[in-house]
Amino acid sequence: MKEAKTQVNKVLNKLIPLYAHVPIGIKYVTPFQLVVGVILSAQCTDERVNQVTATFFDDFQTAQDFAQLSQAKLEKMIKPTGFFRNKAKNILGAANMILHDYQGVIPNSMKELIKIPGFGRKTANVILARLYEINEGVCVDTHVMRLSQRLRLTKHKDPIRIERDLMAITSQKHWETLSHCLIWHGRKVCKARKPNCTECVLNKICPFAPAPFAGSSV
DNA sequence: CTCCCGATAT
DNA sequence: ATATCAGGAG
Repeated sequence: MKEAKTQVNKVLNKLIPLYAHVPIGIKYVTPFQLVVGVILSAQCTDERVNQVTATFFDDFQTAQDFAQLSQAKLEKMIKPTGFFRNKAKNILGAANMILHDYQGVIPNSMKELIKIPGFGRKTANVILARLYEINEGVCVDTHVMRLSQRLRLTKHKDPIRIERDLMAITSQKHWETLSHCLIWHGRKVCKARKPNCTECVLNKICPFAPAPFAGSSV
């Protein structure tokens, strides 16, 4: 716990200068387009999500716009992002629920957001932080999970416990920054398959870094 | 735990 | 061939 706090402070000091001013990867204009982008981003790169959404975001902007689509047509539109049946069903379900239960306004609490089909804590955290500047938790995606384990910010493997650990060792104002930085660093440097420890600014404090670096020799 | 799933890197 | 990508539901 104490060690993890010290560690996460070092991590933030190193990563904030690199990534704090980098915008989020998912491109969107309207609030519901962010909802669509986040749903599509499950197990799919932001790059591909943007490539796909660019083909129809001009024509579809609000929950009302998307609610008018048929399941089949929406599936075709989003197919390259994978899981296209589930994602299409979730987008239509979300559009209809927001339209009918929330008067077209996306809810601003975790409690309400996770009632929406396809919304777990990670998705809800992104929506809350981006649309309302509310931080009820830390976004834990595949990158945050991997880097948290490599840097020993947690000893757990499941997203819920990892989120709880990250919330415990950082102040709330840093929650969004932490996940944002870990995600970008995970993409660019601390990659799942071939981590570039040689050029990593964390290699001296990272237990996962191989022999030449300080991390592994502790 | 398994399943959903296409596209890319290794 | 296999692992991976801003996950969530059953």
